[in-house]
Amino acid sequence: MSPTPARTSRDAILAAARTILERDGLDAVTMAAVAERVGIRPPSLYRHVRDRAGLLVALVGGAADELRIELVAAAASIEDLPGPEGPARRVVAITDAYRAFARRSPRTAALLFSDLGPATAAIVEASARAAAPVVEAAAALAGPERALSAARVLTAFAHGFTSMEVAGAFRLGGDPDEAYHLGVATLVAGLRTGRPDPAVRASARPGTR
Amino acid sequence: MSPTPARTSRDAILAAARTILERDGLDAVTMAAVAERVGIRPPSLYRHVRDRAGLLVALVGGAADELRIELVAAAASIEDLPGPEGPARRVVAITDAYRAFARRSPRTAALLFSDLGPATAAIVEASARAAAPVVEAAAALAGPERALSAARVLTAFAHGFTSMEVAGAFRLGGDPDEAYHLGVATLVAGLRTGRPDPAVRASARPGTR
DNA sequence: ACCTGAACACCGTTCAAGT
DNA sequence: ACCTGAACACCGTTCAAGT
Repeated sequence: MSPTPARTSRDAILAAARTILERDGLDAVTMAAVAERVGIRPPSLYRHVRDRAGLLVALVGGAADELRIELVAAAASIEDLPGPEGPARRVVAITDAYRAFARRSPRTAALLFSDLGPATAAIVEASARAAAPVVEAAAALAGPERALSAARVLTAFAHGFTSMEVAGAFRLGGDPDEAYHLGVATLVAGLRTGRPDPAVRASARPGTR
Repeated sequence: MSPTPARTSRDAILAAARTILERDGLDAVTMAAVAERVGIRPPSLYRHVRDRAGLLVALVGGAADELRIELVAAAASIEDLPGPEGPARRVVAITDAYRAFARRSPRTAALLFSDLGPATAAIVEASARAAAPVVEAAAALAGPERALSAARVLTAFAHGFTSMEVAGAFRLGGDPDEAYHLGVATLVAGLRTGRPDPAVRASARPGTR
């Protein structure tokens, strides 16, 4: 007759799901596996999450918030400097933090920009929150006009690189670290100084002002 | 008594799967849906592919080969020029071709560097084949020593950008085309001229010579 | 108020049986 | 030689029933 207290929590469920995701992959994140890990039966999960897709979206959303905090911390760890030096270092710190996150939670990171079906919108929203510090740093680096484009370029590189890394795409030898820092340094230097080489720009396809 | 001729083919199966993938997403690529589309029953599929994972791997592998052909064609469409101008334009042509492919087959492109379980190795191999023209062009642009890193940087950017685009990550307004070409132009200009800014490089974490 | 067993539809896969 | 129906294990999900 007495109302029974909850035997688990939404947070515990999300944590369990994330552990399974990182350890065994997305297919292993079944309702049965998650339920067992938190000590309840599968049907009870539906009291805490709408369905499996909702669970995954919440998982990725939580990870995005966690990432945002780490990116903000990385940006804050760089002292302000006069001239363009500060923003450049800040961007490097942010991209390094992104990569650190992706290496710690590779499968979660791979889901940050993935098509998870109809519920994808919520993930995109969470990712946008996480991208805020990137846009801020990009604005300081490349100027307010190019801030959005610069942030997209930096995010695309960091995300693309780490997701390739996670998929095991770098097996031809060489040093992935070197490639990552080459990319970041090239982008930071180019986005800072302003216009890229006009000859190259001219060969981009027309109609893209 | 007479041996019955095959009612379908592996190619037809892969094409059917790809159509469903692009139209309705990965979850919709069920054995039942593919079988129905080629006019057989689900169990018969197992005569042509090992299992669902094998089907997906073959699908992505075929797409990677198709992509490779388009990248080679894009590279060949740029005439040789003396000096660094030729390689730069070639790299732009290749990255444009990659983006065109990703826009035509967004969900397939998203799978090119994805973790599809134990069979992922085959996908990575196919992607490596597709990356060959990129490495070649990167070598001409950045020199043989930095060819591999430069190719990784360019591929990471192109893949990361298009996968974000596919996921609908660019909703803050602005022009994605502009951002894409800004990224490509920045990378091409920076990778061509050689060393990125030393001050920025110095802030990369140590031990990555 | 929260959890569960039972049940349903669906999916991937196997295999003996059909032609 | 290729295809199929029947069957199995598993999965996501619902819901009436339990405490």
